[in-house]
Amino acid sequence: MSITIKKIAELANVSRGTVDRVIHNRGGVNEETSERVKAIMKKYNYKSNRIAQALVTSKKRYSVGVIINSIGNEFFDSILEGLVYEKQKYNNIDLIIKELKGYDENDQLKAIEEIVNEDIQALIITPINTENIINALNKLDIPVVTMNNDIEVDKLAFVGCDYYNSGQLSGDIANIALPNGGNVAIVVGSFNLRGHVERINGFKEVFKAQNGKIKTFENQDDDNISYDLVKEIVKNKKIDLFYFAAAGIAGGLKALEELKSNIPVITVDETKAAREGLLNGRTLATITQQPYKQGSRAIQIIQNYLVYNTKPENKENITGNKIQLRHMRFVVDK
Amino acid sequence: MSITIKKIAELANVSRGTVDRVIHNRGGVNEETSERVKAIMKKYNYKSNRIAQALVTSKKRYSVGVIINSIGNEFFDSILEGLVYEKQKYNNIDLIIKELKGYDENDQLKAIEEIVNEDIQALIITPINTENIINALNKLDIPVVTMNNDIEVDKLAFVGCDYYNSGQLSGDIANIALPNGGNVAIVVGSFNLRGHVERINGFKEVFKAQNGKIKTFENQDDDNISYDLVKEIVKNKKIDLFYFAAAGIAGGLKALEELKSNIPVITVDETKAAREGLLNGRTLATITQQPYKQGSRAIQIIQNYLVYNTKPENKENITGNKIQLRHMRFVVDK
DNA sequence: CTGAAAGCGCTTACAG
DNA sequence: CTGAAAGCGCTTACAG
Repeated sequence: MSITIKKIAELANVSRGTVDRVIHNRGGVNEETSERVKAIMKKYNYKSNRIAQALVTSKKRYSVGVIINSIGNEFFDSILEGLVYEKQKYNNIDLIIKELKGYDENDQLKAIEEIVNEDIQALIITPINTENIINALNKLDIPVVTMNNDIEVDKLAFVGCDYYNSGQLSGDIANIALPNGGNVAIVVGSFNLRGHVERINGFKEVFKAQNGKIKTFENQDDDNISYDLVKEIVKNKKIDLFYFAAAGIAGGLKALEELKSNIPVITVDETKAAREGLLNGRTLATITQQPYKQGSRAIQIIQNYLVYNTKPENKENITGNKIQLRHMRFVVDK
Repeated sequence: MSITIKKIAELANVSRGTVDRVIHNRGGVNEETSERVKAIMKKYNYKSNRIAQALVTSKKRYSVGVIINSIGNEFFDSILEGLVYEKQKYNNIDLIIKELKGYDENDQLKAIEEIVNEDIQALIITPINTENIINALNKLDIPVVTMNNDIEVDKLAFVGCDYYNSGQLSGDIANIALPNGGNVAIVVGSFNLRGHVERINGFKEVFKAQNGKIKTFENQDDDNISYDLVKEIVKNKKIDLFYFAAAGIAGGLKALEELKSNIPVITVDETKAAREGLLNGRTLATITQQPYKQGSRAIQIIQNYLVYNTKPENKENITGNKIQLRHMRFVVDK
């Protein structure tokens, strides 16, 4: 039970309104008065009562913009679910969601411009890492949360996974499957995407290939390319394990299926293709990043900021990597 | 925004006090009046405002008893942490904790008797599965939450893990490590403990031994017995993998260490021994059950019941099994 | 069996 | 720059 505003007001010989003004830096308070109030708050270690605060502020409404590159990318479904579920818990947040397809800089710039005109009080975005995007975001005067992908920008917080560790964990699984080493083919979307490269590096740090080799390939996150690529690889090289470290898993698995290959596979995330691979026994494990939690955490952070004016403890909010095996119950981590 | 008590009172032509009496079945309300109020509540789908409720009730204090067989069993540390952390979040709950050593029925009966005299409003217990305990618990007139171990008793809820699934997941790992099958030794504490047997059964369902065999042993959850047992097993049998499905992991690993054996191991939980095994590379994986969450969830359930008179959605509250690998960041799931 | 009033700890206009 | 009052949606005595 911390001291209350009422008590502080008495001690400082001012009204509760004035204390409130000081606490929230609403301005228009005489410097001396302000100092006096602050001193008392400090002395008695004032902590606002969130419940009382919530009771009166819960009728305020906030608009939060969301820009997310989710069209045609099943992975983002869970993130969106997390966003929507969490916002309805507070019932004072309206979401204005702009879904984009692919990673076109101009599309995203346009989306930012448009969404800002909708009178939003905060922005959640899966940003593309370019100068123009960084500049556009830095110009905003509302809090920004980067989600799933981080860039160097002024922000309230980042919510996403540790890609390097995801790669390490795949390396652990590979070590279990191939205790004597072997040849591994890693397939990612693009060597230009930070997350993809980090997964490769994490894997390489951990997996002991011994006399084998680790080879890396790009499939542009595209199932058709992935399909052709895998057929090509299997035809030309002796591969002991595939690590699909990004999208295009359905295509890759289909190729192996058709080749009647029994090369084991490690995948990422929990898309339909990744689940099927696990359940039919071809995939050893899939490393997931709790996307639902990324969405819900982003909303939490913004809610805390808008309603209680509180920043998250850490700017970096990392969702844990989780190993899914064949008999894992698929339960969403809320 | 649901209808408020004030509004209901107006519509029913009664005072807010009377509405409150009806809502909480406090009694002393004329039958007709009560029906009238209930009808209106139903018609307008009244949902109490938790925030307002919390503001006024947050000064009430509750005592919650905890009986837990934690002495000398490191596994329970996390459960206790979860209990303590969660209760301090609400700051209206006092915990009265009785820690016991081992699974002696009379000790637990005595603890129940004693703790009830402390004027507690709810009880959390890791119960032993005997008739006398069941009777003693059924006689209580306060809500009971069984934690970590479930028994057939009147209760508000059970919080714990799915042991069978834990065994299945170990089977998945074993299948990755031994794709051609092999001989597996499973060591548990006792064939009389439900959880231990379920883990064995889950493993057996999933692991394809092929020409190998699965053999099971008891170590009484004791490190010394475990140590001798493992030495004995390795001396007499060709074993391709050990699955330590309960306590006594430190003893078992020490034996393998001394034998300079390189037989791989799967363990359970996140004790010091389990972590060390993972980090030094002998253990392939340890299957954990989120004990911290078991503790915190138990408190949540009781808090919701005592403060808001709300029962949990499900009586069975299962914490997910989680695979920890060598490079897993050890992060507590709160 | 029932009502009127006070209060939980805040914030929000309004008035000066 | 500051204060007095009302109100958020509940619960809690108290009085009858």
